[in-house]
Amino acid sequence: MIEAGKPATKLKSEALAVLLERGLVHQCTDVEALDKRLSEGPVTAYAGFDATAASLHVGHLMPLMTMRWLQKLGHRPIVVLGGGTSQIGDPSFRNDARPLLEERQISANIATIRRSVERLVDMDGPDGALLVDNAEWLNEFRFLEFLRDYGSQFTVNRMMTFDSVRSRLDAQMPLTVLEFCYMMLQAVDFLELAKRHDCVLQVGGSDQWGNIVNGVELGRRDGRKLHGLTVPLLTTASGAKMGKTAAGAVWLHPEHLSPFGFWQFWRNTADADVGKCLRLFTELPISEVERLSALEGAELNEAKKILATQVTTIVHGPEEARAALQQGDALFAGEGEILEPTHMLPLGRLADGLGLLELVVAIGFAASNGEARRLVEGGGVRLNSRIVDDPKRRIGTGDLKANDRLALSVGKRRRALVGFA
RNA sequence: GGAGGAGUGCCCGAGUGGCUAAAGGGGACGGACUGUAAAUCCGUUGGCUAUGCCUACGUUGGUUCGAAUCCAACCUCCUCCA
Repeated sequence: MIEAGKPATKLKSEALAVLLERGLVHQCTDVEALDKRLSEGPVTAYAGFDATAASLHVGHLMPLMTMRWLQKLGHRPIVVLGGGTSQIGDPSFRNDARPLLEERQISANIATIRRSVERLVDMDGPDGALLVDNAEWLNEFRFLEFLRDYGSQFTVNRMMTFDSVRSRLDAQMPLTVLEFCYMMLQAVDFLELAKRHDCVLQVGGSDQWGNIVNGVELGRRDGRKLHGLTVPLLTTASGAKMGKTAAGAVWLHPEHLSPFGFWQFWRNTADADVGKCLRLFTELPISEVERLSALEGAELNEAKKILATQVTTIVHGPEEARAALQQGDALFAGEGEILEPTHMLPLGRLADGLGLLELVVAIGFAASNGEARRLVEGGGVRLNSRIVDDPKRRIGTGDLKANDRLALSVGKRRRALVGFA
Protein backbone atom coordinates (compact mmCIF):
# COMPACT_ATOMS: atom_id res chain seq x y z
CA MET A 1 0.00 0.00 0.00
CA ILE A 2 1.54 3.27 -1.12
CA GLU A 3 0.32 6.70 -0.25
CA ALA A 4 -0.08 8.33 -3.61
CA GLY A 5 0.21 12.02 -2.88
CA LYS A 6 2.79 13.05 -5.45
CA PRO A 7 4.86 10.16 -6.71
CA ALA A 8 8.36 11.12 -7.73
CA THR A 9 8.41 8.80 -10.70
CA LYS A 10 7.01 9.87 -14.03
CA LEU A 11 3.61 8.48 -14.80
CA LYS A 12 3.03 6.47 -17.93
CA SER A 13 -0.72 6.82 -18.04
CA GLU A 14 -2.56 9.95 -18.94
CA ALA A 15 -5.44 8.95 -16.71
CA LEU A 16 -3.49 8.84 -13.48
CA ALA A 17 -1.59 12.00 -14.42
CA VAL A 18 -4.85 13.86 -14.91
CA LEU A 19 -6.39 12.56 -11.72
CA LEU A 20 -3.33 13.60 -9.72
CA GLU A 21 -3.21 17.00 -11.35
CA ARG A 22 -6.88 17.50 -10.51
CA GLY A 23 -6.37 16.61 -6.89
CA LEU A 24 -8.61 13.57 -7.12
CA VAL A 25 -6.12 11.09 -5.70
CA HIS A 26 -5.69 10.50 -2.02
CA GLN A 27 -4.48 6.93 -1.65
CA CYS A 28 -3.74 4.14 -4.07
CA THR A 29 -3.08 0.49 -3.38
CA ASP A 30 -0.22 0.24 -5.88
CA VAL A 31 0.46 3.38 -7.88
CA GLU A 32 3.02 1.95 -10.26
CA ALA A 33 1.01 -1.14 -11.10
CA LEU A 34 -2.14 0.88 -11.61
CA ASP A 35 -0.28 3.40 -13.75
CA LYS A 36 1.06 0.57 -15.90
CA ARG A 37 -2.34 -1.05 -16.21
CA LEU A 38 -3.98 2.24 -17.20
CA SER A 39 -1.33 2.89 -19.84
CA GLU A 40 -1.79 -0.52 -21.45
CA GLY A 41 -5.33 -0.04 -22.59
CA PRO A 42 -8.89 0.61 -21.53
CA VAL A 43 -9.62 -0.30 -17.94
CA THR A 44 -12.95 -0.92 -16.31
CA ALA A 45 -13.34 0.94 -13.03
CA TYR A 46 -16.16 1.19 -10.55
CA ALA A 47 -17.45 3.44 -7.84
CA GLY A 48 -20.29 2.42 -5.60
CA PHE A 49 -22.97 4.48 -3.90
CA ASP A 50 -25.34 3.29 -1.25
CA ALA A 51 -28.94 4.39 -1.46
CA THR A 52 -29.10 5.68 2.10
CA ALA A 53 -30.61 9.00 1.07
CA ALA A 54 -32.94 10.08 -1.69
CA SER A 55 -30.22 11.94 -3.54
CA LEU A 56 -26.47 12.06 -3.90
CA HIS A 57 -24.69 15.15 -2.57
CA VAL A 58 -21.49 17.09 -3.30
CA GLY A 59 -19.40 14.62 -1.37
CA HIS A 60 -20.25 12.02 -4.00
CA LEU A 61 -19.13 14.34 -6.74
CA MET A 62 -15.45 13.49 -6.38
CA PRO A 63 -15.68 9.79 -7.18
CA LEU A 64 -18.14 10.69 -9.92
CA MET A 65 -15.75 13.25 -11.42
CA THR A 66 -13.08 10.56 -11.31
CA MET A 67 -15.37 8.26 -13.27
CA ARG A 68 -16.00 11.06 -15.72
CA TRP A 69 -12.33 11.68 -16.32
CA LEU A 70 -11.62 7.99 -16.72
CA GLN A 71 -14.38 7.72 -19.28
CA LYS A 72 -13.14 10.79 -21.09
CA LEU A 73 -9.68 9.22 -21.29
CA GLY A 74 -10.91 6.01 -22.84
CA HIS A 75 -11.71 3.83 -19.86
CA ARG A 76 -15.03 2.34 -18.90
CA PRO A 77 -16.83 3.33 -15.68
CA ILE A 78 -19.26 1.19 -13.79
CA VAL A 79 -21.46 2.82 -11.21
CA VAL A 80 -22.75 0.42 -8.61
CA LEU A 81 -25.90 1.34 -6.77
CA GLY A 82 -26.05 -0.37 -3.42
CA GLY A 83 -29.47 -1.96 -3.47
CA GLY A 84 -27.98 -4.84 -1.50
CA THR A 85 -25.47 -3.11 0.74
CA SER A 86 -27.93 -0.36 1.67
CA GLN A 87 -29.86 -3.00 3.56
CA ILE A 88 -26.90 -3.29 5.91
CA GLY A 89 -25.46 0.21 6.22
CA ASP A 90 -21.76 1.00 6.02
CA PRO A 91 -20.36 1.55 9.54
CA SER A 92 -17.06 3.05 8.33
CA PHE A 93 -16.00 5.93 10.58
CA ARG A 94 -19.49 6.28 11.98
CA ASN A 95 -20.19 6.20 15.68
CA ASP A 96 -23.67 4.81 15.39
CA ALA A 97 -25.57 2.38 13.25
CA ARG A 98 -27.54 3.74 10.36
CA PRO A 99 -31.25 3.18 10.64
CA LEU A 100 -32.13 0.14 8.59
CA LEU A 101 -33.89 1.00 5.38
CA GLU A 102 -36.93 -0.67 3.92
CA GLU A 103 -36.42 -2.26 0.56
CA ARG A 104 -39.12 -0.06 -0.88
CA GLN A 105 -37.32 3.06 0.34
CA ILE A 106 -34.06 1.80 -1.13
CA SER A 107 -35.51 1.23 -4.57
CA ALA A 108 -37.11 4.67 -4.54
CA ASN A 109 -33.75 6.20 -3.63
CA ILE A 110 -31.99 4.24 -6.31
CA ALA A 111 -34.37 5.51 -8.96
CA THR A 112 -33.56 9.12 -8.01
CA ILE A 113 -29.83 8.58 -7.67
CA ARG A 114 -29.75 6.87 -11.04
CA ARG A 115 -30.96 10.05 -12.72
CA SER A 116 -28.12 12.10 -11.27
CA VAL A 117 -25.53 9.51 -12.21
CA GLU A 118 -26.78 9.42 -15.77
CA ARG A 119 -25.99 13.10 -16.11
CA LEU A 120 -22.43 12.67 -14.95
CA VAL A 121 -21.32 9.67 -16.94
CA ASP A 122 -22.24 8.78 -20.47
CA MET A 123 -24.37 5.66 -20.56
CA ASP A 124 -24.87 5.48 -24.30
CA GLY A 125 -23.34 3.18 -26.84
CA PRO A 126 -21.57 -0.15 -26.55
CA ASP A 127 -18.68 1.48 -24.66
CA GLY A 128 -20.98 3.47 -22.41
CA ALA A 129 -20.83 3.38 -18.67
CA LEU A 130 -22.63 0.61 -16.87
CA LEU A 131 -25.07 1.03 -14.05
CA VAL A 132 -25.58 -2.02 -11.88
CA ASP A 133 -27.28 -2.81 -8.59
CA ASN A 134 -25.38 -5.05 -6.21
CA ALA A 135 -28.65 -6.55 -4.98
CA GLU A 136 -28.41 -8.51 -8.22
CA TRP A 137 -25.85 -10.86 -6.66
CA LEU A 138 -25.94 -10.06 -2.95
CA ASN A 139 -29.60 -10.99 -2.66
CA GLU A 140 -28.86 -14.41 -4.14
CA PHE A 141 -26.52 -15.61 -1.41
CA ARG A 142 -27.59 -18.13 1.15
CA PHE A 143 -26.12 -17.71 4.58
CA LEU A 144 -24.13 -20.92 5.04
CA GLU A 145 -22.94 -20.83 1.48
CA PHE A 146 -21.75 -17.26 1.90
CA LEU A 147 -19.96 -18.01 5.16
CA ARG A 148 -18.23 -21.00 3.65
CA ASP A 149 -17.18 -19.35 0.41
CA TYR A 150 -16.27 -15.91 1.67
CA GLY A 151 -16.20 -16.04 5.46
CA SER A 152 -13.19 -18.28 5.18
CA GLN A 153 -11.36 -15.63 3.16
CA PHE A 154 -11.48 -13.01 5.90
CA THR A 155 -10.01 -12.97 9.37
CA VAL A 156 -11.51 -10.99 12.18
CA ASN A 157 -7.95 -10.09 13.16
CA ARG A 158 -7.40 -8.33 9.86
CA MET A 159 -10.84 -6.75 9.81
CA MET A 160 -10.31 -5.26 13.23
CA THR A 161 -7.17 -3.46 12.13
CA PHE A 162 -8.96 -1.10 9.78
CA ASP A 163 -9.35 2.44 11.06
CA SER A 164 -12.88 2.49 9.72
CA VAL A 165 -13.77 -0.18 12.27
CA ARG A 166 -11.43 0.93 15.02
CA SER A 167 -12.95 4.40 15.14
CA ARG A 168 -16.24 2.90 16.29
CA LEU A 169 -14.56 0.61 18.79
CA ASP A 170 -12.38 3.41 20.13
CA ALA A 171 -15.42 5.60 20.56
CA GLN A 172 -16.77 2.82 22.75
CA MET A 173 -19.85 2.49 20.64
CA PRO A 174 -21.49 -0.80 19.72
CA LEU A 175 -20.66 -2.32 16.38
CA THR A 176 -23.06 -5.05 15.39
CA VAL A 177 -22.05 -8.14 13.48
CA LEU A 178 -24.37 -6.99 10.74
CA GLU A 179 -22.40 -3.79 10.25
CA PHE A 180 -19.08 -5.50 10.78
CA CYS A 181 -19.80 -7.72 7.81
CA TYR A 182 -20.42 -4.77 5.52
CA MET A 183 -16.82 -4.71 4.35
CA MET A 184 -17.11 -8.33 3.27
CA LEU A 185 -20.03 -7.47 1.08
CA GLN A 186 -18.19 -4.61 -0.55
CA ALA A 187 -15.21 -6.87 -1.12
CA VAL A 188 -17.49 -9.43 -2.73
CA ASP A 189 -18.92 -6.68 -4.94
CA PHE A 190 -15.49 -5.91 -6.27
CA LEU A 191 -14.70 -9.56 -6.98
CA GLU A 192 -18.09 -10.05 -8.60
CA LEU A 193 -17.53 -7.05 -10.89
CA ALA A 194 -14.08 -8.34 -11.73
CA LYS A 195 -15.58 -11.67 -12.76
CA ARG A 196 -18.56 -10.27 -14.61
CA HIS A 197 -17.12 -7.20 -16.26
CA ASP A 198 -13.37 -7.48 -15.92
CA CYS A 199 -13.38 -4.55 -13.54
CA VAL A 200 -9.96 -4.02 -11.97
CA LEU A 201 -10.21 -0.66 -10.22
CA GLN A 202 -12.41 0.62 -7.45
CA VAL A 203 -12.68 4.30 -6.67
CA GLY A 204 -14.21 5.61 -3.47
CA GLY A 205 -14.09 8.24 -0.77
CA SER A 206 -11.21 8.15 1.69
CA ASP A 207 -13.54 6.59 4.24
CA GLN A 208 -13.87 3.66 1.86
CA TRP A 209 -10.20 2.70 2.02
CA GLY A 210 -10.75 -0.24 4.34
CA ASN A 211 -13.62 -1.61 2.30
CA ILE A 212 -11.67 -1.21 -0.92
CA VAL A 213 -8.54 -2.86 0.43
CA ASN A 214 -10.63 -5.83 1.50
CA GLY A 215 -11.82 -6.19 -2.06
CA VAL A 216 -8.31 -5.96 -3.45
CA GLU A 217 -7.14 -8.64 -1.03
CA LEU A 218 -10.08 -10.88 -1.82
CA GLY A 219 -9.24 -10.50 -5.47
CA ARG A 220 -5.64 -11.50 -4.84
CA ARG A 221 -6.79 -14.75 -3.20
CA ASP A 222 -8.75 -15.38 -6.36
CA GLY A 223 -5.63 -14.81 -8.42
CA ARG A 224 -6.57 -11.36 -9.64
CA LYS A 225 -4.64 -8.10 -9.51
CA LEU A 226 -7.14 -5.46 -8.47
CA HIS A 227 -6.53 -1.82 -7.68
CA GLY A 228 -8.00 0.67 -5.26
CA LEU A 229 -7.99 4.43 -5.39
CA THR A 230 -9.49 6.84 -2.92
CA VAL A 231 -10.36 10.47 -3.47
CA PRO A 232 -9.61 12.97 -0.70
CA LEU A 233 -12.14 14.03 1.86
CA LEU A 234 -13.75 17.24 0.73
CA THR A 235 -12.73 19.85 3.27
CA THR A 236 -12.60 23.63 3.31
CA ALA A 237 -9.35 25.50 3.79
CA SER A 238 -10.29 25.91 7.44
CA GLY A 239 -10.43 22.15 7.79
CA ALA A 240 -14.17 21.67 8.10
CA LYS A 241 -16.06 19.12 6.07
CA MET A 242 -17.46 20.79 3.03
CA GLY A 243 -20.90 20.28 1.62
CA LYS A 244 -23.32 21.44 4.24
CA THR A 245 -25.39 24.58 4.21
CA ALA A 246 -28.00 25.96 6.56
CA ALA A 247 -30.58 23.98 4.65
CA GLY A 248 -28.63 20.74 4.96
CA ALA A 249 -26.59 18.75 2.50
CA VAL A 250 -25.91 20.08 -0.96
CA TRP A 251 -27.93 17.62 -3.00
CA LEU A 252 -27.28 16.82 -6.62
CA HIS A 253 -30.85 16.05 -7.54
CA PRO A 254 -32.93 19.11 -8.52
CA GLU A 255 -35.92 17.98 -6.49
CA HIS A 256 -33.84 18.16 -3.33
CA LEU A 257 -31.92 21.32 -4.13
CA SER A 258 -32.81 23.65 -6.98
CA PRO A 259 -30.14 24.27 -9.60
CA PHE A 260 -30.05 27.87 -8.40
CA GLY A 261 -29.49 26.74 -4.81
CA PHE A 262 -26.75 24.48 -6.07
CA TRP A 263 -25.17 27.31 -8.05
CA GLN A 264 -25.35 29.55 -5.00
CA PHE A 265 -23.48 27.00 -2.93
CA TRP A 266 -20.51 27.20 -5.28
CA ARG A 267 -20.79 30.95 -5.66
CA ASN A 268 -20.33 31.21 -1.89
CA THR A 269 -17.08 29.27 -1.87
CA ALA A 270 -14.46 30.78 0.43
CA ASP A 271 -11.59 32.55 -1.36
CA ALA A 272 -9.08 30.00 -0.17
CA ASP A 273 -11.03 27.12 -1.67
CA VAL A 274 -11.68 28.48 -5.16
CA GLY A 275 -8.59 27.00 -6.80
CA LYS A 276 -9.08 23.61 -5.27
CA CYS A 277 -12.73 23.49 -6.29
CA LEU A 278 -12.03 24.59 -9.85
CA ARG A 279 -9.53 21.78 -10.12
CA LEU A 280 -11.76 19.15 -8.57
CA PHE A 281 -15.17 19.99 -9.89
CA THR A 282 -14.73 21.57 -13.29
CA GLU A 283 -13.13 20.38 -16.49
CA LEU A 284 -11.46 23.69 -17.32
CA PRO A 285 -7.85 23.32 -18.46
CA ILE A 286 -5.36 23.58 -15.62
CA SER A 287 -3.86 26.74 -17.10
CA GLU A 288 -7.27 28.40 -16.90
CA VAL A 289 -7.77 27.11 -13.38
CA GLU A 290 -4.47 28.66 -12.39
CA ARG A 291 -5.28 31.95 -14.02
CA LEU A 292 -8.63 32.16 -12.26
CA SER A 293 -7.33 31.21 -8.84
CA ALA A 294 -4.60 33.82 -9.10
CA LEU A 295 -7.20 36.60 -9.15
CA GLU A 296 -7.20 38.70 -6.04
CA GLY A 297 -9.67 40.49 -3.85
CA ALA A 298 -13.09 41.16 -5.27
CA GLU A 299 -11.96 39.96 -8.68
CA LEU A 300 -11.97 36.46 -7.33
CA ASN A 301 -15.74 36.72 -7.33
CA GLU A 302 -15.65 36.30 -11.08
CA ALA A 303 -13.80 33.03 -10.62
CA LYS A 304 -16.47 31.93 -8.18
CA LYS A 305 -19.17 32.59 -10.75
CA ILE A 306 -17.29 30.58 -13.32
CA LEU A 307 -16.84 27.79 -10.81
CA ALA A 308 -20.54 27.79 -9.97
CA THR A 309 -21.63 27.83 -13.59
CA GLN A 310 -19.22 25.10 -14.62
CA VAL A 311 -20.18 22.71 -11.84
CA THR A 312 -23.87 23.40 -12.35
CA THR A 313 -23.43 22.66 -16.04
CA ILE A 314 -21.96 19.27 -15.26
CA VAL A 315 -24.58 18.36 -12.68
CA HIS A 316 -27.74 20.00 -14.04
CA GLY A 317 -26.94 20.87 -17.63
CA PRO A 318 -26.01 24.05 -19.51
CA GLU A 319 -29.53 25.50 -19.63
CA GLU A 320 -29.99 25.30 -15.90
CA ALA A 321 -26.51 26.67 -15.30
CA ARG A 322 -27.10 29.67 -17.49
CA ALA A 323 -30.42 30.36 -15.85
CA ALA A 324 -28.83 30.14 -12.41
CA LEU A 325 -26.09 32.57 -13.41
CA GLN A 326 -28.70 35.03 -14.65
CA GLN A 327 -30.72 34.63 -11.49
CA GLY A 328 -27.61 35.26 -9.44
CA ASP A 329 -26.70 38.40 -11.34
CA ALA A 330 -30.21 39.76 -11.18
CA LEU A 331 -30.80 38.99 -7.52
CA PHE A 332 -27.46 40.09 -6.17
CA ALA A 333 -26.03 42.61 -8.58
CA GLY A 334 -29.31 43.96 -9.88
CA GLU A 335 -28.14 43.25 -13.40
CA GLY A 336 -30.64 42.06 -15.94
CA GLU A 337 -34.10 40.71 -15.60
CA ILE A 338 -34.87 37.43 -13.97
CA LEU A 339 -36.68 35.26 -16.40
CA GLU A 340 -37.66 32.52 -14.03
CA PRO A 341 -38.54 32.78 -10.34
CA THR A 342 -36.25 30.77 -8.09
CA HIS A 343 -39.19 29.33 -6.18
CA MET A 344 -42.83 28.72 -7.03
CA LEU A 345 -45.81 28.57 -4.71
CA PRO A 346 -49.46 28.02 -5.51
CA LEU A 347 -51.38 31.30 -5.80
CA GLY A 348 -54.03 29.86 -3.50
CA ARG A 349 -51.72 30.17 -0.55
CA LEU A 350 -52.03 33.93 -0.70
CA ALA A 351 -55.82 33.85 -0.49
CA ASP A 352 -56.14 34.04 3.30
CA GLY A 353 -52.94 35.94 3.79
CA LEU A 354 -49.77 33.90 3.95
CA GLY A 355 -47.75 34.30 7.14
CA LEU A 356 -44.24 35.64 6.62
CA LEU A 357 -42.81 32.85 8.75
CA GLU A 358 -44.74 30.32 6.73
CA LEU A 359 -43.30 31.77 3.54
CA VAL A 360 -39.73 31.60 4.82
CA VAL A 361 -40.25 27.95 5.72
CA ALA A 362 -42.07 27.14 2.48
CA ILE A 363 -39.11 28.09 0.33
CA GLY A 364 -36.68 26.27 2.57
CA PHE A 365 -34.83 29.20 4.12
CA ALA A 366 -35.73 27.98 7.60
CA ALA A 367 -36.39 24.52 8.91
CA SER A 368 -39.18 25.53 11.29
CA ASN A 369 -41.47 28.36 12.20
CA GLY A 370 -39.37 28.99 15.27
CA GLU A 371 -36.20 29.35 13.27
CA ALA A 372 -37.97 31.68 10.84
CA ARG A 373 -39.24 33.73 13.77
CA ARG A 374 -35.74 34.15 15.16
CA LEU A 375 -34.44 35.19 11.76
CA VAL A 376 -37.18 37.80 11.43
CA GLU A 377 -36.65 39.10 14.96
CA GLY A 378 -32.93 39.29 14.37
CA GLY A 379 -33.43 41.53 11.37
CA GLY A 380 -32.25 38.97 8.85
CA VAL A 381 -35.31 38.82 6.64
CA ARG A 382 -36.09 41.20 3.80
CA LEU A 383 -39.28 41.36 1.81
CA ASN A 384 -38.97 43.23 -1.47
CA SER A 385 -35.65 44.67 -0.26
CA ARG A 386 -37.07 45.99 3.00
CA ILE A 387 -36.26 44.52 6.38
CA VAL A 388 -39.35 43.12 8.03
CA ASP A 389 -38.98 42.49 11.73
CA ASP A 390 -42.59 41.67 12.57
CA PRO A 391 -43.04 37.89 12.82
CA LYS A 392 -46.80 38.33 12.55
CA ARG A 393 -46.53 40.05 9.18
CA ARG A 394 -48.86 38.53 6.61
CA ILE A 395 -48.27 38.50 2.91
CA GLY A 396 -51.09 39.49 0.58
CA THR A 397 -51.51 40.17 -3.11
CA GLY A 398 -50.52 43.77 -2.35
CA ASP A 399 -46.96 42.62 -1.73
CA LEU A 400 -46.59 41.20 -5.21
CA LYS A 401 -44.58 43.02 -7.79
CA ALA A 402 -44.64 42.56 -11.53
CA ASN A 403 -45.71 39.12 -12.76
CA ASP A 404 -47.03 38.13 -9.32
CA ARG A 405 -43.59 37.80 -7.82
CA LEU A 406 -41.99 38.91 -4.61
CA ALA A 407 -38.40 39.12 -3.51
CA LEU A 408 -37.41 37.52 -0.26
CA SER A 409 -33.98 37.28 1.28
CA VAL A 410 -32.59 35.75 4.41
CA GLY A 411 -29.18 36.94 5.37
CA LYS A 412 -26.70 38.12 2.80
CA ARG A 413 -26.41 35.02 0.75
CA ARG A 414 -29.86 33.59 0.45
CA ARG A 415 -32.16 35.38 -1.91
CA ALA A 416 -35.24 34.18 -3.65
CA LEU A 417 -37.66 35.47 -6.21
CA VAL A 418 -40.90 33.76 -5.37
CA GLY A 419 -43.46 33.31 -8.09
CA PHE A 420 -47.13 32.51 -7.53
CA ALA A 421 -49.23 30.61 -10.00
C1' G B 1 -20.67 -15.80 34.97
C1' G B 2 -19.21 -11.91 39.07
C1' A B 3 -17.74 -6.72 40.78
C1' G B 4 -17.31 -1.68 39.60
C1' G B 5 -17.81 2.62 36.17
C1' A B 6 -20.42 4.96 32.12
C1' G B 7 -24.64 6.40 28.28
C1' U B 8 -27.04 14.24 28.40
C1' G B 9 -29.14 18.73 23.03
C1' C B 10 -25.89 18.92 15.87
C1' C B 11 -20.86 17.54 18.44
C1' C B 12 -17.88 17.75 23.01
C1' G B 13 -19.19 18.36 27.96
C1' A B 14 -21.29 20.29 33.15
C1' G B 15 -25.26 19.04 36.06
C1' U B 16 -26.94 14.06 41.46
C1' G B 17 -34.84 15.85 43.61
C1' G B 18 -37.93 21.79 42.35
C1' C B 19 -34.43 28.09 40.50
C1' U B 20 -33.29 22.96 34.05
C1' A B 21 -35.39 23.51 27.33
C1' A B 22 -30.64 21.82 30.81
C1' A B 23 -23.84 25.75 32.47
C1' G B 24 -19.48 26.08 29.24
C1' G B 25 -17.12 25.25 24.59
C1' G B 26 -17.27 23.92 19.32
C1' G B 27 -20.11 24.14 15.00
C1' A B 28 -24.06 26.46 12.46
C1' C B 29 -27.14 30.58 11.40
C1' G B 30 -28.41 36.08 11.90
C1' G B 31 -26.43 41.36 12.69
C1' A B 32 -22.20 45.00 12.13
C1' C B 33 -17.75 45.56 8.94
C1' U B 34 -16.76 43.71 3.72
C1' G B 35 -16.42 41.48 -1.96
C1' U B 36 -22.60 36.84 -1.73
C1' A B 37 -14.72 35.80 0.96
C1' A B 38 -11.71 35.54 5.52
C1' A B 39 -10.71 37.62 10.37
C1' U B 40 -13.09 40.32 14.41
C1' C B 41 -17.10 41.95 17.60
C1' C B 42 -22.52 41.30 18.95
C1' G B 43 -26.82 38.08 18.93
C1' U B 44 -29.54 33.38 18.18
C1' U B 45 -29.29 28.09 18.55
C1' G B 46 -36.07 21.77 20.49
C1' G B 47 -41.27 22.12 18.34
C1' C B 48 -46.22 24.38 18.16
C1' U B 49 -52.45 27.07 16.38
C1' A B 50 -47.22 30.60 21.70
C1' U B 51 -47.73 35.29 28.13
C1' G B 52 -49.64 28.85 27.25
C1' C B 53 -48.86 23.78 25.60
C1' C B 54 -45.94 19.51 23.84
C1' U B 55 -41.41 16.76 23.31
C1' A B 56 -36.27 15.89 25.30
C1' C B 57 -31.01 13.74 29.32
C1' G B 58 -29.73 4.95 26.52
C1' U B 59 -34.91 1.93 26.78
C1' U B 60 -39.20 0.52 29.70
C1' G B 61 -41.62 0.78 34.17
C1' G B 62 -41.81 2.72 39.33
C1' U B 63 -41.21 6.18 43.89
C1' U B 64 -42.58 11.47 44.63
C1' C B 65 -46.84 17.16 44.93
C1' G B 66 -42.33 17.38 41.66
C1' A B 67 -37.06 13.23 38.38
C1' A B 68 -31.66 14.27 33.69
C1' U B 69 -31.07 13.65 39.01
C1' C B 70 -33.88 8.28 43.48
C1' C B 71 -35.47 2.73 42.59
C1' A B 72 -36.10 -1.78 39.27
C1' A B 73 -35.50 -4.40 34.85
C1' C B 74 -33.42 -4.33 30.12
C1' C B 75 -29.84 -2.61 26.06
C1' U B 76 -24.84 -0.95 24.94
C1' C B 77 -19.74 0.40 26.13
C1' C B 78 -15.31 0.41 29.46
C1' U B 79 -12.23 -1.70 33.54
C1' C B 80 -11.05 -5.65 36.84
C1' C B 81 -11.99 -10.78 38.39
C1' A B 82 -13.48 -15.98 36.65
